[in-house]
Amino acid sequence: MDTDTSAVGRRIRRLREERGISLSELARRAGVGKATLSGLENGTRNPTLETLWAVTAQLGVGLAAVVDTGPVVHGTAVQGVLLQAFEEEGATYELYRLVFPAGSSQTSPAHPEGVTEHLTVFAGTLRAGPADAPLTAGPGEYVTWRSDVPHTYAALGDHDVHAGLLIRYPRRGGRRGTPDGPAARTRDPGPRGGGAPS
Amino acid sequence: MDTDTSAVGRRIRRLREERGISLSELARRAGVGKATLSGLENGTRNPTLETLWAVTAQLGVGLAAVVDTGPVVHGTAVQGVLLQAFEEEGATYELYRLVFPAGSSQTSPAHPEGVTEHLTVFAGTLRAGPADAPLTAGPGEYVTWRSDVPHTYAALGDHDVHAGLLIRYPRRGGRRGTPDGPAARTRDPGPRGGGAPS
DNA sequence: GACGGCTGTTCCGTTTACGGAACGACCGGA
DNA sequence: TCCGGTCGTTCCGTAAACGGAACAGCCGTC
Repeated sequence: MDTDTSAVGRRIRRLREERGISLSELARRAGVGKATLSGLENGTRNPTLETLWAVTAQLGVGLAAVVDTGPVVHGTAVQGVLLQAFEEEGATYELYRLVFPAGSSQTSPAHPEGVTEHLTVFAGTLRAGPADAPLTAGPGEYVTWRSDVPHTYAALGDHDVHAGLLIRYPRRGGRRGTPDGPAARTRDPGPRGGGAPS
Repeated sequence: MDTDTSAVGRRIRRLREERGISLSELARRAGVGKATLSGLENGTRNPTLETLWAVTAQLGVGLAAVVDTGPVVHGTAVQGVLLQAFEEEGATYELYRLVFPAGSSQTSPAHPEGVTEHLTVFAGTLRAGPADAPLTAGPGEYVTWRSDVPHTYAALGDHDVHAGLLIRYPRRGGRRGTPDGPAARTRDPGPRGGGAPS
């Protein structure tokens, strides 16, 4: 992935030109100096979060659209990218996209009380869930489990498994909702995901 | 959405604490000053792109994971945010987070052949799917339908509905996978979602 | 050809984000 | 109790990102 700021500048310049507005005009609308925007687009500055926010907002895109989503290696088998983290009614959610190499498997330790995982398989066949009671899911299927116990992931077929994983972290001390349910289930999952892949 | 830098700081602090590493340690690994990281996490500074990059890289997440995604208003009722778009084996996926105000409803026109939608409800109760055969989903439940026909969304309960929506656009001319199935189904969804919310 | 208006870049003084060091607080171990 | 080791915050001089203004270049118009 791209670590330098010039990639961000190029994307911003592209977005601006696609919209047919001039550098001066965008700087005026965003309330930043032309010098700032010029330097930003040319990669000769190291912009501030506020500057980036002002500019991207005027371009009608989120900040996430111009920065790189870093590939992140989780655990021993999984490759994961954290797409988004957001907060919601007393809980924090993290949304990952995961790729399990064909034939790989991995076990993750228990997570804090109340954390749940919520996994959707896009491609391949995955066996995942509590280490003592994993479930199998094929393309489009869905598995949920409470991850306050050790849990495993295993790519069953002969090709890579692609999946989306939503992890739900209840706010500390909160413990609202999520009445105790089965350790794992498919096809009628609660809204909670939990337990990080690594 | 959140325009201020303190939200970014909170997410970074959370990610750091989840990984069980101290502020000092993360600052050391990321090669930034402790003062910088402290101010960043507490929202008292306006961090630089380089600083953010150094920190998030050490946390194993992309920058996009900690910044706010741009507000994207979809349709008449829904508020949607495009979290991520990615390509995969001959199809393009778009992942949205949606909020339907309580009691709202909306109908969207048909999308191109082969487009499917894949929706997970986080909170509230939503009735969604093809206009002539919508299905109901509560928290944690899951609905999929082919969206090459007009389709509707309606927030049934008395509170807002939060949902994640994955839309799958087959590559033009591709049409691989997705043998014809029912127009809509729950709890045994195919990997395809389809049809944009707006 | 001089003009006003526009483009994007460069100069420059002010503001501020930066890292290093110092700080108080906390926690085992001797 | 007094360390040595952490923890996170605050202080402070330096480096640099900031906005405003000045700049060169390029068009149409008069």
